[in-house]
Amino acid sequence: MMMYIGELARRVGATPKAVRYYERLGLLLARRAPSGYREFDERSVEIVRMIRRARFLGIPLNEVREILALLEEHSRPCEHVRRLLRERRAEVAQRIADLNSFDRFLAELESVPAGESGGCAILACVDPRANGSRHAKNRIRGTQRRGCG
Amino acid sequence: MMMYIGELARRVGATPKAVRYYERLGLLLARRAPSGYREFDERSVEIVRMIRRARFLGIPLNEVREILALLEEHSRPCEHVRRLLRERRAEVAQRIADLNSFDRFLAELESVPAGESGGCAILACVDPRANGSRHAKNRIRGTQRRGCG
DNA sequence: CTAAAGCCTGACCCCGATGGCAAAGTCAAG
DNA sequence: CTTGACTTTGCCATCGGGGTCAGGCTTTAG
Repeated sequence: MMMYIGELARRVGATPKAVRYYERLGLLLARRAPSGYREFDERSVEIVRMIRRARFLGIPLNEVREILALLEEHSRPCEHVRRLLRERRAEVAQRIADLNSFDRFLAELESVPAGESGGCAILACVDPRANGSRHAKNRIRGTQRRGCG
Repeated sequence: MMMYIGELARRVGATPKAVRYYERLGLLLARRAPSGYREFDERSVEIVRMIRRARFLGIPLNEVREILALLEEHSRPCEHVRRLLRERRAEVAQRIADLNSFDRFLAELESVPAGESGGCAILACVDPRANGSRHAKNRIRGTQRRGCG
């Protein structure tokens, strides 16, 4: 029934460090054994599993916290999650468009014939005053390291 | 012709601090006026503009540096650059494919009907360990959210 | 000349979501 | 008891800067 942090982490596919991080952010509560070890039950497993699922979908932890708060109120967070998913899809679509734009830019550079005199003909073309320097700031949060399929 | 850091930053839509950061990372060289002020020319503008474009698209600065380093070499970079560009394009294409796949995944989740009892039916459908965690590790760069396919 | 604005270096803290490492305490098995 | 695996806390690092401060220098406009 009770388990320590290592087993919890193993069961949900996380690391003990991540679990401690979730606890520190207040997403999770852990009792303590007399030794000081954190003790978790099945409910903790479910919570952390849900955190991982949300994270897998790209939902940041502060939004996960909102979802968990809704759960605590016995409300059903589905509509909330659904809205988050819609927003996420819009971001993904925007990002795809941006990448296509960048790909066209790279393709143009590729089609530049090699120069013969000193210097690089491609470099000379890196100027296009076209677009590109509008910064969309931090709107897009995609993957960070682990690609998923 | 020559400009100080503020004008450069303004022209490319960056901040002086970011430009100093690029210089510190070796992406950019700046001459110094007798006063100590950094002096930039049109080529610097082009370089920083390209950095911003790449950053906007989620390419990390150390990879931008690889590209720029080759561009800066006046030796005979064209073939090198061309190969690098092909690799970039392949990665961009892969990233686009990943995002499209992720988008389809999100679309499927959107069609999940709302559950009635406690919990979220949508999140219940997600298994982060199923196919997502085969770690592509360093492949995906870009923004901070985690995408999946 | 003065004042404002811009620039210099360097430093420190902040964000997300961990990873890595270290010293020290605990648990379970042989 | 010993060993080794596990856990604790805590600090430093990542990436791409943003924000702010300090103290001092330069440039430019009035």
